[in-house]
Parts: sequence; C-alpha cells; structure tokens
Amino acid sequence: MNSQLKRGTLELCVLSLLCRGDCYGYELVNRISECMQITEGTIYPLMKRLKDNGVIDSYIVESQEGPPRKYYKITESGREEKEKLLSEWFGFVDSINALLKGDNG
Amino acid sequence: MNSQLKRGTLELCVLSLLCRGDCYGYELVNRISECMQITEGTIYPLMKRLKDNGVIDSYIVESQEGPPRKYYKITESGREEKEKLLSEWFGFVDSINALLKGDNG
DNA sequence: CAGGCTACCTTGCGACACAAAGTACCTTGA
DNA sequence: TCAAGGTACTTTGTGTCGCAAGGTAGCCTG
Repeated sequence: MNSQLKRGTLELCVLSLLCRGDCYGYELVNRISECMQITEGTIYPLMKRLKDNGVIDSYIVESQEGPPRKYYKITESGREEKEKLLSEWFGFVDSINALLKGDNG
Repeated sequence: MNSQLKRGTLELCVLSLLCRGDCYGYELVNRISECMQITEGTIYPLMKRLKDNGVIDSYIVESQEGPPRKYYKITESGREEKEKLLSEWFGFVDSINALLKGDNG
C-alpha cells in the first residue's frame, strides 16, 4: 500500500477511534492495521506528537497479560481537532475526485 | 490546507490530467491549484521523478508568450501506473471512511 | 530600459511513515 | 530453571516529498 497516502489521515483515524473510547498504543496498532498496514514505529511517535499538542492525554493501567498499558484519552481540544480534520478530509476527497472526474482512462 | 494529505495523490492528479492531453509544468500548476494549493517547487521535482521512472516523456515547444515550454506526455507505463494509483486511491478512501464510520462525534 | 508576466530549475528545510533494535513483563512447557 | 513466544512501550536512523525561497531567462508594454 502507498505509504504516502496515509500521511495526514492517520491522526484522524486515531482521534476518531479515541472518540469512541480510550485505547492503548498496541491496541490502536492492531485496530488500525485491520484497514491499513501500520506498525508500532509509526503509532508511538504519533501519539507523542498528539500528546505534546494537547489533543490527547494518557494514563497507565497494570495488566495481567504483560507489561503495563499506556491508555490514551482524547481531550476536548482533541475533539475539536478531530472535527476539523474530518471536514478537511471530506473536502479533500471531494476536490480530488472532482479533478479526477474528467478522466476517461 | 493540510499538506500531508496531498502526499501520494499529486502523482495521480498529474497522471490523470496528462491522460487527457499533454501539458507543460506551469500549466499543470495552474490547473491543479484550482482545486488544491500547489506551487512550482512541488511540481518540477515531481515531474523529474516521474520522468526518471519512465511514466512520462517530455518535449520542448517554442512559445511566443515567453520562454520555451516543456510539455509532458504520459507513456503506456504511465497509463498503467495511473490505473494502479486510481484503484489504490478509491480503496484507500473506502477503508478510511469505513474506519471513520463508527464515529458518533 | 524598468516592470510585470510567463516559464523553468535548484537548494534547503521540515514533517513524518517505518524498519530495526532495544527493554521489559507475562505465561507455557521441556 | 530457563528458553520461547506473546504483549507492550520506546528510540534511532533513513528516505520521501511538499514547499518556501531564490535564481535564470524569455516576452511584451509604457
């Protein structure tokens, strides 16, 4: 899969998932990789950026199945950011599709 | 506009336009910038990459309105590449929208 | 000949996906 | 008891590529 396409949408995917409930990083990797190829080396740096920007918070929860999990929770500013990205995404798709439309192969 | 979103789609836009007829670089900038912000610093390096990859060819045409124009023409392998990118694009949009779908705000 | 449009090209920077490697916890089974 | 394998987080380095900025050069008008 074209890795360049993912740029700019991964953040939206993560925020969208977190809107529905807190997740830990490893879980996010598994859930997102159901629909696009993704690895931990992508998610963890992204989560750090998002936290630095204040759109998510995190907290640690002990686990019986392995090391402690770092759960991420979306903030109020994160929800606003998600709405912004969502409308940007739909607008972008529309404008690309419009440009591609005159295409007869 | 989110510059990250453009990644991976610019090539498709250019190839799609060239499928409908030869264009020169400056013209491509103008036509594409009708639907997304783009500058020459983006297009010219991209055209060079595309030519190096053999998906486009170029030829020079004199102009009465200024310096000579370098026209770009899509190759057979470029048309195949375009078809590949096109289906990748639609598949990508579908999978992102599917992931976003469970989203209740 | 200055100013402005057309047209091309290059350099340098920054953002970010991702491979790779490291740390550490748990359970299972020989 | 100790390897093996799964879970989970983190960091480092590399490569791609959009884009601002700056340069060259042709054409036309006043």
